[in-house]
Amino acid sequence: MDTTIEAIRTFNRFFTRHVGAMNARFLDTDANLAEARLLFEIARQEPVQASTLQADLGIDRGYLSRMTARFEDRGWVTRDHGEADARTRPIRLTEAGRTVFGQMDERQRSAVAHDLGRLGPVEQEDLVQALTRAQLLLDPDAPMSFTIRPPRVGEVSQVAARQSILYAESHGWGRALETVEAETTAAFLRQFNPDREGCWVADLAGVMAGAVFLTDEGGGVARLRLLHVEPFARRRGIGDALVRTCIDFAREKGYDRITLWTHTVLDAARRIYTRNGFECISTDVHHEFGEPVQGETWQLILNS
Amino acid sequence: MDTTIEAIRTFNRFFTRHVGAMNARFLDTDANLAEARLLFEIARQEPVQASTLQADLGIDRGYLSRMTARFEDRGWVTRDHGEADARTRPIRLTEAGRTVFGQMDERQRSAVAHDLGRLGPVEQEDLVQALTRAQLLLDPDAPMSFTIRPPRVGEVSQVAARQSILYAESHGWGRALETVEAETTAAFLRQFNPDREGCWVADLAGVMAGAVFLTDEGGGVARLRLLHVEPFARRRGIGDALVRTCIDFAREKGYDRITLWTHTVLDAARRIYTRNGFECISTDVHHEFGEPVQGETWQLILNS
DNA sequence: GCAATTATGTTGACTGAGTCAACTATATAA
DNA sequence: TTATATAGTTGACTCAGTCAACATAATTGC
Repeated sequence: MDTTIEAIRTFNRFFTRHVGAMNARFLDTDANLAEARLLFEIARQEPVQASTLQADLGIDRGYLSRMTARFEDRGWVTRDHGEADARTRPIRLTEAGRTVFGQMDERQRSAVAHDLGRLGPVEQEDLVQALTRAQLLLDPDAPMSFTIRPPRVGEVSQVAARQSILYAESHGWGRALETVEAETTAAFLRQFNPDREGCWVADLAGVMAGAVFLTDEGGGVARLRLLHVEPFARRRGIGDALVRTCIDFAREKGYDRITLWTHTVLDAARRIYTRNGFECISTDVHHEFGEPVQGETWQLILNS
Repeated sequence: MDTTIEAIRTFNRFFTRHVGAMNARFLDTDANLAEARLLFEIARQEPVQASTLQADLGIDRGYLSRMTARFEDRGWVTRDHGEADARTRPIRLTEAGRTVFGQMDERQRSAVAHDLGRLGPVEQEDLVQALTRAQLLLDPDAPMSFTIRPPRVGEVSQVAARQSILYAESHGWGRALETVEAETTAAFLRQFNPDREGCWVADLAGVMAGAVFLTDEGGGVARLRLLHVEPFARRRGIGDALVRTCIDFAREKGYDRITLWTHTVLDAARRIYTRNGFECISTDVHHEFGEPVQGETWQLILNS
């Protein structure tokens, strides 16, 4: 805990300086930081009223009013009077304002690009991943949308790694589970039949937020395996989307049914299966992972 | 590239607000943000001269002088006169200053702790990983030290994932390499003999910065495998430290020699092997990864 | 060895960022 | 219809932060 706090404080200090240096580079005499942020926010939300900006940027009402007035003087924005509510003064960019914003935006982009120039492609990707994950962890409700896509190179093994970590923590399964995960994903990679099988990754703003595998068990049976959703991506319907992708694929390929095996303790997963039409057909006890654990077999009949 | 820049700008905006909110929470009437940062920096570096602080914090000389004078008035610091250089005025904390700093530090810690409270253990760990990686990527010379340790749960598979990504990018080896990596690590986990084999991870401020495996080939021969160093951790001697760990282990266990197989294109790795006494004893061409690649077998005789 | 230059820190004078409270005007609730 | 809340504006103020001039000490070049 202490080292965790220390690491975060170190980063906070570092990043404060880093952002400060970058801002100094892109700002010029046209506008200061507060004005740049304001102009950016107006451009993003226009038409927008002052109270919204005030809340979003966390600045004083009076200060905001004056800045906006200054923008109006410079011919960057207009303030008319609200129709529904005559107290409000919806702010809009003028053409001149749009131009100024465009220039600022471009300078800021190139300041960031300059920073990135030093990094190779993998490192750039790593950086985006790291920052996006951090943001999702710090602000779970960040408005980011996800897509379902095939795995990129390395992501199948990453699933093994992440599942091991997540379940080692929550349920105390250690090396034994890690070994099984590694073998399962390795076998999938080796034996993968693209016509009948699939792996799908939920991509949340570029980072792997969850994944699922569907393998061919023969006899018209598909098996859904290794479903997981990252903690930082919960409550976004990613589990459901992954399971639905499997079901659609299995249906399209003409499977008769999908089976899956899960642990009884994994409540969230079980709810997803129930929501998507699966039914628990048997329970059994495994001893692979040290302590005995109760497992369940579920299935979904695909009467297409 | 464009989405990369956009992702980073989004994070910058987010984090600026986040830090702002947190600072507002821990600051009180005793001191403002600049003063808190200054006091922190003095506490960290004392005795320290003004010019150092000025460079580190990036603030104006005059402003700094005045703040320091204010600190002296409040009895937080003393300024004597430098011995070697009489122009300088080394700044030191007084007991009172140390107390004030301690309180501020504690409030800041608890502000961070409050933020972390929402997160589970895995998420906290993920957050530290993400932030530390980001920092290392943005500031490759960040003064952080590494240690060599056994892998944590999930890290063996993570090695497979990272190697696949790194080499897919740099040398165009895709799924084929990924499959081999996954199988190799899975087999290691299954057959691991702790008395004769090992996996070591380089831990740079808590994140995996590289790894290496040593397996028993029988007949007094150990094989060094899967050496890699993360791009964000280069130029810190991590590769050498990992290889040396292998050699020490092999020597201790009474192996006669260590062999390894590597690609001819992997220059950095080859230099590490050379530096640590390995010699290339044969070359051969493999066809596993699509295009033919030239490989080399190296060995180190352990005459203990 | 001395003048010119450079570095460290202080001080005066100033700007403008940001705050606070009072105020107008409109909308909503009782 | 009156009381209360909300949107935005304005006056008055503070103090964070900047800039240039200055005193003093060290370093460099001849």
